[in-house]
Amino acid sequence: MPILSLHSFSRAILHVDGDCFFASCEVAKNPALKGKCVVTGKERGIASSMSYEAKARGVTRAMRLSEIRKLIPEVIILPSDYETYSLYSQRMYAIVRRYTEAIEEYSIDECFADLTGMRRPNKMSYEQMAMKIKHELDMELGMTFSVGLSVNKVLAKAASKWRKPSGLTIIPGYNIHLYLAKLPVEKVWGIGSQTSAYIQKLLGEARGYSGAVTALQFASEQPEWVKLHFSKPFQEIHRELNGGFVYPLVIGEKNDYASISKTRTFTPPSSDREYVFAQLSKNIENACIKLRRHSLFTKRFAFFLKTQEFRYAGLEIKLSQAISAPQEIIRSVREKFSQVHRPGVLYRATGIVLMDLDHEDVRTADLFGDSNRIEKVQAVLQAVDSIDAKFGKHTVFLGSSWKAVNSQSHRGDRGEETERRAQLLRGETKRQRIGLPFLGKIDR
DNA sequence: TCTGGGGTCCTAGGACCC
DNA sequence: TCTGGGGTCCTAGGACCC
Repeated sequence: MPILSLHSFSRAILHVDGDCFFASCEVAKNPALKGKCVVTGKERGIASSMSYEAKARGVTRAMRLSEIRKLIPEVIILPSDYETYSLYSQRMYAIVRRYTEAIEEYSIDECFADLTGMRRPNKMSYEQMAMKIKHELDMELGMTFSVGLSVNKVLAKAASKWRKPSGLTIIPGYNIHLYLAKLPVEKVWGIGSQTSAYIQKLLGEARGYSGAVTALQFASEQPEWVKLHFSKPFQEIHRELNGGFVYPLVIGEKNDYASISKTRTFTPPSSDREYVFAQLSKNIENACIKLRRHSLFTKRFAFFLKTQEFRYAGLEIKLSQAISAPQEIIRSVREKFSQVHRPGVLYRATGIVLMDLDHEDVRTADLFGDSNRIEKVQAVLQAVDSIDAKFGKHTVFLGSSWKAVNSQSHRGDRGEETERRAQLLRGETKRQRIGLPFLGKIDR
């Protein structure tokens, strides 16, 4: 099936992608870092983002920091600073919004914009808009962006990825096939390793293709054939590769969640029941902080333990009433914990997933005169949140998390004293921690 | 890449009901 | 109650993305 479109832009969809965004934000914030090997992710012990200088010297995503230090002794490793990144993110959205209100805030470093119909109001062509947006982003934010313009999201995404960093790629409808012919199918947004292996196998058998299958070869198959072999998401991708418009932009701020989860790996792995439970308890607390920040309540949640062999064991718990207090979750998890935890097994991580999230106003009224106590708990939690806001995250924590929180101060590859000195040099102060062991007493 | 953390959507299959 | 057919809801797990 030939890909042919008479129009250059049946729709004009723009995709904007910040180049190594976190590292670039750090450089924009502190220009003295310009031209240096900058890596973020210090608090995780692995690289989250790295400047192109660091990339050129062999740093890759998720590389261990100890390894990076060996590779580049003068490397600058910084902790992630999400407040700053989201500030730059907001400025990125604002610049694109000068040209259209139809913006999808896809992630902290990416957005889509629908420019369709904006040539007249903006008094310029789509190509000019893309150029001007890129220029303003680069100039005003002090970092570079890669920009793609095409007829839908899948192709706009392919376009922005085409040339990096600081690329501007425009794929009008009549040129789609030229790009897809040079694009390996696994590079298409939404086609991962499993599906590309499957496509490889199918097309190898049906068409006798050898070597890497291109996006064009997949796109050229008949829709009926695709329908026969693939699930809905891939039928949709197939249509977009052929220039169709399937995925509308999700306009506006992303605010609601279907689920909230917190997982943390701890080293070394442990079989100590109380310690593992404390890790889980800490995750539950953190998940609930996020829950409350968004004024949400949960009616269903699942906890799990991950063994040293990367096996998962977990349990789901359903509630009759939506809650947001960690103690209540911790209490019901404690009841079921021994059904999941096996003595002698080494665990490396714990996690909690909160589901069926509701907003406060949707919550059903409390009919059983429990409201007094619930209000008191709410008041305590509000106080906890404001203490955290003042003194830093997790200043206050539940007694059940003590073993986990306590172990944090022994972490790190440097001695405690050198770490403290380094913190003072960076102008940081050690957080004060206040345990509240009695917050967990709830009987219902 | 011996493997960090936070999300979303889709599908198949079972339970349950009429 | 042998049987049939259809609809809905829920759950587990897979796949993918940043």
